[in-house]
Amino acid sequence: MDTHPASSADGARVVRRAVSLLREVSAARGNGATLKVLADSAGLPQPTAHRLLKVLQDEGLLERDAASRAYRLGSLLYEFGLAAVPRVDARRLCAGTLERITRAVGDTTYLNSRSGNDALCLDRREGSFEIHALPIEIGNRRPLGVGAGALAVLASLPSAEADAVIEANAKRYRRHGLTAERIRIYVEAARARGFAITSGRIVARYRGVAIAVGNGIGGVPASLSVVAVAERLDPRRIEQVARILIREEKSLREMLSIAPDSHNESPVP
Amino acid sequence: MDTHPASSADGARVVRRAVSLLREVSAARGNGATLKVLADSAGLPQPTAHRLLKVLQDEGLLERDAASRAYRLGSLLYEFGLAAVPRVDARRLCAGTLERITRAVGDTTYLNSRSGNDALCLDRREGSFEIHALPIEIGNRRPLGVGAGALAVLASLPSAEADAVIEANAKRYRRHGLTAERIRIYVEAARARGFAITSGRIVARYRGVAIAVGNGIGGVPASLSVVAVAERLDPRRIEQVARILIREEKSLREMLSIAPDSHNESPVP
DNA sequence: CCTGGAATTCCACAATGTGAAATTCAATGT
DNA sequence: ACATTGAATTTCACATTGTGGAATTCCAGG
Repeated sequence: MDTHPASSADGARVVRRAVSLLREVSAARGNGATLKVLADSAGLPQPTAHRLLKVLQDEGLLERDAASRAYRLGSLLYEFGLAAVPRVDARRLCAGTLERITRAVGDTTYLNSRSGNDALCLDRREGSFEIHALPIEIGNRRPLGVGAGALAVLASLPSAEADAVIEANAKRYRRHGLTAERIRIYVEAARARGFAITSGRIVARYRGVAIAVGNGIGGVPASLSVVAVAERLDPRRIEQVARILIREEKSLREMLSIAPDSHNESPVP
Repeated sequence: MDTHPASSADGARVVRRAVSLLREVSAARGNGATLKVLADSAGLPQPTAHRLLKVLQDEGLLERDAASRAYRLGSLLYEFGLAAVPRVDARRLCAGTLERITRAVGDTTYLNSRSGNDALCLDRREGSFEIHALPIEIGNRRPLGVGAGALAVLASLPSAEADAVIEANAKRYRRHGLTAERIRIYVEAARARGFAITSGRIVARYRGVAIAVGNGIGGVPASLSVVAVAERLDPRRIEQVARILIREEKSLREMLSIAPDSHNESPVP
């Protein structure tokens, strides 16, 4: 009946489903995600999810906590990650920038990038001030738009694309007490302001300031952000932090436009 | 016909196949592997492999070099890798050891671990002497037994298990100009000697010395190895290097037995 | 222009994966 | 101790999904 299934949907449903489970597991914070949660966040019937998760576990892509029954990413994925050196290494390119921002503001700093409809935490520097209950770990994902860093990335996308992302993430926003509508408003605000801030209601008690990186790092949209307990980020301080971010983003952007991609094979004899 | 195919082979063939393709891609050196190669090293008919690879690429687990048509690990795997922090981080635990060995010998040093039937290069320190045509990169895999580091790991396994691995890898050894029989001899030699050395014929021009780490790191068999151009490793020098490795392995082993696993969640309020 | 090896597409067929329903298990409240 | 509830797991009859041999296209080298 419906002629247009989706995109290149040839013989591969299971694989797609399996990968989407991996994504869900990877999106789960802290101690992993339970079958139930994974099943319906991936939109799969429970038994199906169960079967697939079992295989993934058996293959080493996932591990399972004996006590909580929760799934987490497995060691094989870690190993693949070692081998999958990105053509342009955002982490390394931004290391200095992150360092400098952290020293300047004293709070925790993040490097985020876009991955599909998610924002991904690529790197982080802990500020001296931070209460050590850091909300976001390296490798964590959340829907684009949720949190300052993720919001800056979303706002940096071309309108049409941003809309598509928001559309696709609509359901997921609920879980964070948000709606697509609200996100659209935030995006507008961030665009108008030139940088993104969060109310401190998304991740309770915390507030963030973030700026998008030029037009991305190696073509991938990205952002730099600073997060602190809400009290530490009153309007005055937000301005200060924003100024620092703007400055650092500018010099990073210049650096990126000069830096040749981080070739591994240098043609030098 | 045969009633029970293999192990827990419930509804999952495709996923298993897909994963084994990922493994093959990850095993491929340098600039990736071509469809043909992947298809038959994974034991799949070409069209099937093609179809699966296409999906994996589409999902971001693989990338494809436009020119050479070769597949390589994709950015999503890198991202998963960031999130998949291992419960006990061998790389970090051995950083000091590796550093010290490299300073002491001046040649390139490797940390290897077992991953299934493969040896995996977990980390590496470049020695001052090294001609910069390093054969093995972080994340690379080769069959257990091929190369000094991989041989030490293999030799450290219980006999029965080592035999099983050798058996399973038999076909793959061919590609390195080796045979299961020869590997068995090497393993015996390594066990007798207490450390592993390679003839310099496996990776031409290079020779290696390696020692297994106690009974592994966090339960995973591992080894420390030193690789240099063959001329630099005459018998006398091999002895010197071995002595250093033995010493460092011992202190590493002691350190590991004290060090609590790197818990992330401390139960402190 | 041909030729051989690789990549890609086709498509008839059935094995593989599916998911509703039933069952077991574990935690929690009474 | 005994229900009660919600999650995890197993089962199984069914058809959708994935299969792979064969045919086709695409290139690179001669």
